[in-house]
Amino acid sequence: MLVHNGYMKLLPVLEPAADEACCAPAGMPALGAEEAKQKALVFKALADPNRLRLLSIVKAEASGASCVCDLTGPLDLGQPTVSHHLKILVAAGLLHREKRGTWAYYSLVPGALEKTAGLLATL
Amino acid sequence: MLVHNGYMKLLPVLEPAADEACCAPAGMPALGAEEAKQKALVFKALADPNRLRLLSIVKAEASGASCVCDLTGPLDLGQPTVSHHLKILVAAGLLHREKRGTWAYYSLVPGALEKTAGLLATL
DNA sequence: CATCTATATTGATGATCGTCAATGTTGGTG
DNA sequence: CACCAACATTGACGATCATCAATATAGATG
Repeated sequence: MLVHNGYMKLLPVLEPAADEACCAPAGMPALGAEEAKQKALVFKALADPNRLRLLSIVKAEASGASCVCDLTGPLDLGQPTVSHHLKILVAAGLLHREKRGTWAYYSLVPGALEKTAGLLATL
Repeated sequence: MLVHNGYMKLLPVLEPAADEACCAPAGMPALGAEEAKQKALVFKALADPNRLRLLSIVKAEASGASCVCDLTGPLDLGQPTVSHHLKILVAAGLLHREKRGTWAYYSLVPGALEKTAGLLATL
């Protein structure tokens, strides 16, 4: 195995010779495959404009909870589509669902956004 | 009994019928469509396990920069696929690309991860 | 009971995505 | 010049996704 890190960061194109310079040993990937898959799930839930807007509306709601009909109007989407997005956000652990009578109320899971932000720090 | 919106923020106004129930706001979307689309682009770049691992490896590199061949090994992916992922991360403003000789070095854009974490706080 | 209302589920469809094999491009070297 | 190595781009293919129309469920009401 040949190593090249930790040394060449300052010198530009010197590297006079001989051995190939690049490509470290390919040791551990620093972030496990399974761990990465898990974290990607949360970001996947955030990777849609309409879901971000849903989160935003729920977060802005003073009462802390919004029913589906509160969310169907502002977005230009049908009700089944909104329900679908909400399900994804709940599965990602970002929203909490509570059924009260005929209505379903969605609220932010406390600390979920902060925890998600933390995922970036501990990459 | 439907207790619904609590006491509905003391909405004044005309409201023709006795129809109470849900769905009050329907006004501002709290997060603009265009803004949401922009933010979603960044999260979309993070919504793949292999891209997260790429970021992790680049971040862990002591020199601060990794060439493509450093990244092709640890992940179980072909070189064109890695190049493709790197391009997406660069387009999202997360990675910076610098060509030195034959090699291409990728490094974290300073503050990019923190800024992304901030997107969640200002939803 | 029958009915209305709020929400969830299903099925289908067009779009986007992740991946690879093949090829193109660029820079270094003999 | 010819050749090779590192990386990028293209094109194709299967998988996943976002969306809607239609339908189903479940609670409230008459």
